[in-house]
Amino acid sequence: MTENKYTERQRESLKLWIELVRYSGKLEQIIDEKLRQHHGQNISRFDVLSQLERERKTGLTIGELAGRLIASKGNITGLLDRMLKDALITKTAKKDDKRSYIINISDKGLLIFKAMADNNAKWIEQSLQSIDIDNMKEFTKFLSTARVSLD
Amino acid sequence: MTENKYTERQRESLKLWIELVRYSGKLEQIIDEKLRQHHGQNISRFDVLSQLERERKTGLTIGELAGRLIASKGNITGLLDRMLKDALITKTAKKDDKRSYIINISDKGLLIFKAMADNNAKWIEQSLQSIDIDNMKEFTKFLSTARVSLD
DNA sequence: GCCGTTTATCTTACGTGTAAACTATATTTG
DNA sequence: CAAATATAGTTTACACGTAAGATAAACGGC
Repeated sequence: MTENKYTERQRESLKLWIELVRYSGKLEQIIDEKLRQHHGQNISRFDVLSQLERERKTGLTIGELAGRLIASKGNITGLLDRMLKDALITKTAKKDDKRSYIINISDKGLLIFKAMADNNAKWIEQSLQSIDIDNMKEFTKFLSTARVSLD
Repeated sequence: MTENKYTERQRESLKLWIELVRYSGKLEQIIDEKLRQHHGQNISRFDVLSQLERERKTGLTIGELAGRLIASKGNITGLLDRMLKDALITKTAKKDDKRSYIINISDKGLLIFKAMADNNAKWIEQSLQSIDIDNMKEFTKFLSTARVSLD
């Protein structure tokens, strides 16, 4: 009764893929909903703020930011506009290159980001509470090496 | 030099989460792009077709479909409209409930779906080629149990 | 310095996601 | 049975994703 259409390796690959998509999708949904409810922000904004916080002394140009987020440039314009309207970031013309802008996290953004990050750590921990810590380490390592070989 | 702000468990949870998001995001992007290039379809449509193919004898109502895709009802209307325009599916009024519609996969949709599924199996296999098959089985099991405890 | 090319960002058009309000039909309940 | 409520699907408004083309500034070769 074994399906013969695909090889065993293909079947196992598909199974892993499906579980991976389902699990990470569900996890993302949980975190996104929590961020919305508690902070009125979503994962994209959290991602932007976390990159900006890391470089809060110098800021980042829009292009640099786009590169780190693996998002397209066209999209980021609108996202930053909305975040600017909410005063989470600042946008200043770059002196030595008139095409460019420097994006910085604002004081308000920093405050919100820190609260989000702390809560996020708790929520993630809760969501992964069923997993043994050694399994976690093993799986993390596994994923990071697997990801490198995707390129 | 160890960061004291978060517990070890929190730090490991965050690491795993980040790797999970990055890896599955990248994988999804790869598959989505391949589906677009080779079949002019994307993952959402592939997902819809795969659910409809499974029930190709009876079809599914829009609500049932929405439930399986974990997508909101509002969104599915437009998606199905576009797929209907491309003749991948059919939509017929349900006899015993005038509010409902039955969605079926069309012959054309079935053909395209099968080609997509075959290619998808190959692409996934390729993407996961660096992973040992025993590790694959182990992680599949790990993910499916972890997912259950998310609810 | 001028001209063609590259770069940084924006704009536009569109597909897809959510939430909330709306319409039409079914069902439940007094 | 009539009124209240629930359900199926659509519509609307908006956030966010991509791709392609436009614009302005910077760069590089001559």
